[in-house]
Amino acid sequence: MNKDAVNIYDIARMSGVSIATVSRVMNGSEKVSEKTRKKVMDVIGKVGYTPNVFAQGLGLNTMHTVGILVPTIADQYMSSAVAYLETELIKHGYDCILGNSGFDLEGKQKKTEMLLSKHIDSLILVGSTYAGDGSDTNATEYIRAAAKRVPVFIINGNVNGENIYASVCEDEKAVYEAATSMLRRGRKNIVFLTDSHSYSANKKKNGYERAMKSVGKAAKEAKDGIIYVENHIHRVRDQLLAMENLKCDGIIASNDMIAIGAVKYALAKGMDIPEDIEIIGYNNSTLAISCAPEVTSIDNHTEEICKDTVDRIMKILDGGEEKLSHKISVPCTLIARETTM
Amino acid sequence: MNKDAVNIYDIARMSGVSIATVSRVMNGSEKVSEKTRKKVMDVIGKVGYTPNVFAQGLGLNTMHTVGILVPTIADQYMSSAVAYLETELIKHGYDCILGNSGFDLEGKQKKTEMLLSKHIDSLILVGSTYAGDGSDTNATEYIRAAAKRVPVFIINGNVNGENIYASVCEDEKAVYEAATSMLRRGRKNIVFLTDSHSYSANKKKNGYERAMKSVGKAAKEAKDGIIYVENHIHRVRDQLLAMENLKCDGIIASNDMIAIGAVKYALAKGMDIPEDIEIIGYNNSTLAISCAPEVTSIDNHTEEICKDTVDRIMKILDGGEEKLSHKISVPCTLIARETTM
DNA sequence: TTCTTACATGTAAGCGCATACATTTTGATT
DNA sequence: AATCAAAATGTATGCGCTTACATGTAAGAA
Repeated sequence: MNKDAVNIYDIARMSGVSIATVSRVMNGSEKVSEKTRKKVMDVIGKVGYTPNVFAQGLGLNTMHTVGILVPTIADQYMSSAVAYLETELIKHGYDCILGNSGFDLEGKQKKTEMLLSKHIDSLILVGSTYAGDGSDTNATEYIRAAAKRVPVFIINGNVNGENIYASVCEDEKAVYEAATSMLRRGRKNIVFLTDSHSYSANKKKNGYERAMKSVGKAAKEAKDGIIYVENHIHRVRDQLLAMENLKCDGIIASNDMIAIGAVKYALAKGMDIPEDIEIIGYNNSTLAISCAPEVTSIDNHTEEICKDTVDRIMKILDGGEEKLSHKISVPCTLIARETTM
Repeated sequence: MNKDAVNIYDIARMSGVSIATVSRVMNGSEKVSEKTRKKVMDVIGKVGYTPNVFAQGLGLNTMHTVGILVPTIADQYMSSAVAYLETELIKHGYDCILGNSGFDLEGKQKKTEMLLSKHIDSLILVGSTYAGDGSDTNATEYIRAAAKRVPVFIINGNVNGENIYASVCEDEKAVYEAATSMLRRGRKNIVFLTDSHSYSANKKKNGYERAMKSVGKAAKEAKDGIIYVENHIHRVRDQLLAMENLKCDGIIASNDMIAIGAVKYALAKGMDIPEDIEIIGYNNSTLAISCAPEVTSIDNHTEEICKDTVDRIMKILDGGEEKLSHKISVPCTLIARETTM
């Protein structure tokens, strides 16, 4: 099927040199006279030679490729993260190969294996679902196994281990502060909505609980303020509507989708936003401004985290034996809009 | 870096057979006795052998991989399409490698080259920006060049050529019908909002113009109803607000993002939706239901198109010499919500 | 001029696999 | 037991490239 017949031997013959020389000019080796380099480049320019990556890979065992694993690319947060990562990796001459793992462990393991089998130079896991609940269960064993082969980077996740590096958002703090500011504005009944038990979701929950306790709520009461929902606008709305004794004047959601479900709930209840109820989302995605009223949201600086992650990958891949810290934190920023006072 | 030292020779030695036999059991060849197959499989199970894809690829010149090119993965439509494609390709044993081309020609060419250099078995271009305006300009020359190497499939685009296959939505018809239904409901001034000159955008414009002409509007008047905007909620809103003599009671947008911009405009103007103004979006994405009021949108059956595309790819890749039609059309469906009566 | 060096280029080995072809084994048939 | 076809297995080659090492060459030193 593939007909790029022209190989290094063709170029060598056509330019009257050996394949070693061709290889040298292709790889920018400095041990080539300017004259022959030009000669070879001319031929290449004429016939359009591209090295066969398989052959290169076979020898070098690398393809200048990094694998990116996401639970699902059909998600605002994931797809924008992938876009940032890709942009950045390209700058450094690396291509990326994408894996959609789904949320179940088997899918994650399988896709990790798939990516590794492509001889990626590094693996990036996007999203905290890859970090389990932060404890070292066997649910993250496959990550540690992968790290035996290539450096593994986790965006907003936290898995300990040799050769594993994490970039995390300061979610706990962000939610704590968001909740605290609501409390300061006199809100009495704040609930926290989430669809997940992931590492990141847990941090957010902790932030919420800490804020609640800080104003004297009992531990149980704080915990009861956490409501688990599905990650779907209408189902969030319906679930809240179905809760007859739900009485709240403040909602913090673990993502914007859920926050919008909350907005729909408030609207259906005939409440005024933000007078009767304040709502804060998370991720500061396009969804947040697509809603009316536009949703106040916590920005977790995805672009910055992605750039930073790629920088760190390059530090390792470029052979730098310089020790990298295994975990860096990036603060979040609250973007105030119409759903808060 | 990569330490998967165990290769086919190791397995052969450990199981007391030749590498040819190991290769045969790996590839499920039937010319292996049950006894030796089991013997080899046992060893493999024990030491965990995975064939080196480079070596495989070098010989076979294929890696069971298809390339997917999108202008940007950070877009609802693109990312969901990629998700569908990936899911479907996996089922057939193909992995996918993603390229983010950006919207400029150079990026498209470069990324196409990158994907081809990875020895993909087929190339999928997602989105009509790859089809230019439908005319055969040199802006699509690189696609025809790629098609000389592998079969190229375009999702919602239209480029003619050997080895190029397209799946298109019936956008013209969908917009025509949407506009016509608005007209039937007595709307007098309908405008069409778009951010693009792509093949798909042009079809939509044509549908709009045809509908306008069908109720006696002059060609010029129909054309003047087309307003070019940026693909950004707030900028759409602001641009419309800035048009002092804009007087319309119906808006059709070429995607949901723009439609929501229109909603924001109407809201800012204090209009009642849908009484004073009807708005229809396109793609039926999550954005459409995240807005309040929820936006009526045209669903272009992305999932169906993607599945269908993969089916056709497989027909070709599985060596079927069966002739495929170079273009198939899929109808769209209007999903009525709160922005239409 | 002759020897030395540094630099430029060429030669050949191997990376791990699939597979055409060669060889051996099996088992059925006589 | 002898024969032969079919089935199972092995041998050896090539896929296109990088690179250590070998060889060649030109410039400078003696």
